[in-house]
Amino acid sequence: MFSEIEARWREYWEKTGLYRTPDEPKNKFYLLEMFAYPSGDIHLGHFRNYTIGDVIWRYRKMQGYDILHPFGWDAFGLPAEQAAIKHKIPPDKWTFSNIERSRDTLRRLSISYDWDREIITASPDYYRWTQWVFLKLYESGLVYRDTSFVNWCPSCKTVLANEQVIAGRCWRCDSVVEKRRLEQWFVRITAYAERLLKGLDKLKGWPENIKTMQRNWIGKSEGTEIDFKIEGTDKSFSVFTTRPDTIFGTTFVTFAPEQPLVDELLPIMPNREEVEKYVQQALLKPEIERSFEGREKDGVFTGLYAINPYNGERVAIWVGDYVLASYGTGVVMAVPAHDQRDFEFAKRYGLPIKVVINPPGCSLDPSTMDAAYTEPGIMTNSGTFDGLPSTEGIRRVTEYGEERGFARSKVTYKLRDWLISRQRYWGAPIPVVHCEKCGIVPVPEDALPVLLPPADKVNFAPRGRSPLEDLPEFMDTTCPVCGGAARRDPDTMDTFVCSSWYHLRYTDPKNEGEPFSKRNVNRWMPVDLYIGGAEHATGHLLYFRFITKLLHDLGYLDVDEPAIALFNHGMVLDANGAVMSKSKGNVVSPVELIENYGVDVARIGILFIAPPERELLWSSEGLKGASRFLERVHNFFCNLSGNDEIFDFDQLPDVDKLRYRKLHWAIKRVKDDIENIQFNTAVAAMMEFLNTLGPRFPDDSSIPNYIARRFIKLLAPFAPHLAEEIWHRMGEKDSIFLSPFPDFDSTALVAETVTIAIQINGKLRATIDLPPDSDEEMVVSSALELDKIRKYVEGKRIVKRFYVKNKLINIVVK
RNA sequence: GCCGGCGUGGCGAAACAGGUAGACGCACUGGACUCAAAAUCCAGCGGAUGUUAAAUCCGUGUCGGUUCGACUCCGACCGCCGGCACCA
Repeated sequence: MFSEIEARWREYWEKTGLYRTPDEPKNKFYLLEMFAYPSGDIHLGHFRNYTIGDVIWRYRKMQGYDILHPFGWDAFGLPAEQAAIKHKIPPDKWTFSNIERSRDTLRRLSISYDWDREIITASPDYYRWTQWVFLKLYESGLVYRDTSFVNWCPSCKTVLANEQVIAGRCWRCDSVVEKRRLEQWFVRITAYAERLLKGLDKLKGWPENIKTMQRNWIGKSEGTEIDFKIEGTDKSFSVFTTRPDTIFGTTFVTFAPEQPLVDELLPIMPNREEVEKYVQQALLKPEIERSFEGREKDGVFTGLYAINPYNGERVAIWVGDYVLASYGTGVVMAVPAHDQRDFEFAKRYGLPIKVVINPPGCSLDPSTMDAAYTEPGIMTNSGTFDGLPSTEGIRRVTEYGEERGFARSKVTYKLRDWLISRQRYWGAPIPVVHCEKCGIVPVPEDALPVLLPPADKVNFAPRGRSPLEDLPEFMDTTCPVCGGAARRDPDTMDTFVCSSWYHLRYTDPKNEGEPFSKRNVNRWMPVDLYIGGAEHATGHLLYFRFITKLLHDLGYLDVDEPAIALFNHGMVLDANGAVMSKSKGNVVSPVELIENYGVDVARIGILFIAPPERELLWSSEGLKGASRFLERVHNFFCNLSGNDEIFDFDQLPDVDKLRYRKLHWAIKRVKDDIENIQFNTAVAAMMEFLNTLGPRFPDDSSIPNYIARRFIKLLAPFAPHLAEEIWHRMGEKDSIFLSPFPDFDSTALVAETVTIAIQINGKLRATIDLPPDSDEEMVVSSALELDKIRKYVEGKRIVKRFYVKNKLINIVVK
């Protein structure tokens, strides 16, 4: 029944350019939903996400905002290559046909995107500027090549960033991630660690849990770095510790197997062979196995000793794979008495345990300890520091070492640099060339884009190196500096680079001379509301903030945080709470919903079933309610016509006074709920209002048009097609979204009577209707007139009374 | 283990600056309309006791506490979900 209505208005809105972004915004609002990876078609999770955004757009539009509401496609990525391998479809064909299909679906859903601003990260006019972002990073000294142990997915046959390793497994295919020593491109996001951390405090509109996740991910830790000399050599190393107060308890030090010094020291190690064997073995173990907590810690003694600079003691140097190479210095001072990991290690290998912190009022005996004592206490066995509280010792020990030049305060972060190269075809090529004479040379800006070669010559079968490497027509080039023969970089960029700046491109999507003009970017940025899933908390949302800060620092835009407010919608699961996936066969397509029920019903259904931030167990049962509601709305209002009645409230008949009040009460609730993104209760408020009108629109009303026009506007953000239809049947010529959202009459919210609860000793015994703001005496005396109240009070003494105006009275009797 | 979040009818959920628990909807039950069904409309719908009534008692994961009054605040615990996970 609604399909004809929906088609009419969908076309009308597109034809009249309702969604077009104003060129000169006066009252700007940048509304952004995370763009989509085009894998097949839009699914129910997308539908929920984009419907939430669409409600906001329609509401803000009716409030007169000038809105930028763009959409695009995160179009590079591995699945396109997998499709190429599996189905012999080229990645570009696969991707672009998915985009066609998904865009078509979004249009059928009438989501209010300005399609003139669509961007596709896999198109050369976009990735040209992704390469430009790379060059800016390069020029800023934030890109470097490094040979180190990196995350390697054996199934995708490519390296991964830390953020793409979920509990030791690949984010895409769930394979256990391995370590490989490779030369790769890194972006120094760690240079922005402090600012990324501090910036979170400004983001008042971000959910606390996302900010906490980012804080933990950045993992700032303040401590001390202490230098140790290696006995019998001129070499030294540093350790990082947050507990310098325990330095006198150091009985050995442990190196991570990957620590570069281990290799260097091998030739002089008395236990060289054992160490070599151990290191080799450790490197073979996947991270997930090594990092399993509770696993017995193992290691090997090198035969070398280091000198504790604080007391000159010799401490054994061990290598152990419980030490992380990539955190701190890759070496720890082991204080078994006061660190649980060191304690376990010492117990296993019979290493000495020396107590240097005693709990207040008692002293520990190493021989009877069955766990490390990690709490603060009083320093002991620590030379001149004895008797000092350990919390103060932290500062004093550091100062002592600083004065003597072998220690310093140090801040360490868990955040690692961002590994951005990928050994894949379907991504933005890294714009550098390797020249034998000149080394690494960035491609000049005016030579961008470095285009991907056509897919027809490419062998996509993963072989652990980029497919581009085997294409001489791509690889062979000339050096931009010396003009001699050179080779291109065969790797492509992590797709998170593409999505780290797309919000900026939307402000100026067709600019051919620059990624975006200053004028346009500053006109729209920052994003006023960013909507998406929480799964991007420590990936995309971190890169997105980082690149915005970088481009701000380089003067390309004014703001240094991309989005002032963030909303995370919940996931859509099936009725049993399982994730919808093709392999489980439980996927519900929005297309099937709109074909069976219509867009408006599907929207109301998905918005009403659960609050937007919560996860949603999908069941089409709930759609019946939505469908009945909209049909009632249609039947109520489809035959009304005409303009607002002019009336004097006091002259209205009582029934209409009541309807007037209820209407304004509904307006207030819907308005408040939209602003708080609580669409489920907004829909409930509209249903409730409709219920108060009765089974059909009351024919005794003297203000039918007044009611109808306002109610329809309340409904418009939620069921736009139906609202537009009724609006036009009421004789309007322009879109309902060009008309203002109704304001509520606050005087109408004051009811003629209020229901007051009467409690005796805190238990509800009766209710009574009284005029609003009645005083306490009046309420009590009216209450005592009631038989059911009198029976509780008779023969007793009223000890106390608590009166909450217009709500309740509690009479305490004894 | 640490950090978040959440536990409310048969189901999805409302209400929390402490103040009538269960709005709104689904399902269900009864009734009206109908030859009948569907649709629609009306009524009921947390549990227990109860002469189907009146009424009373119990109820927001569990156990305690604060309070005239607790789903809401505090303490301990149990369960589920998400994030981090040997970070020195």
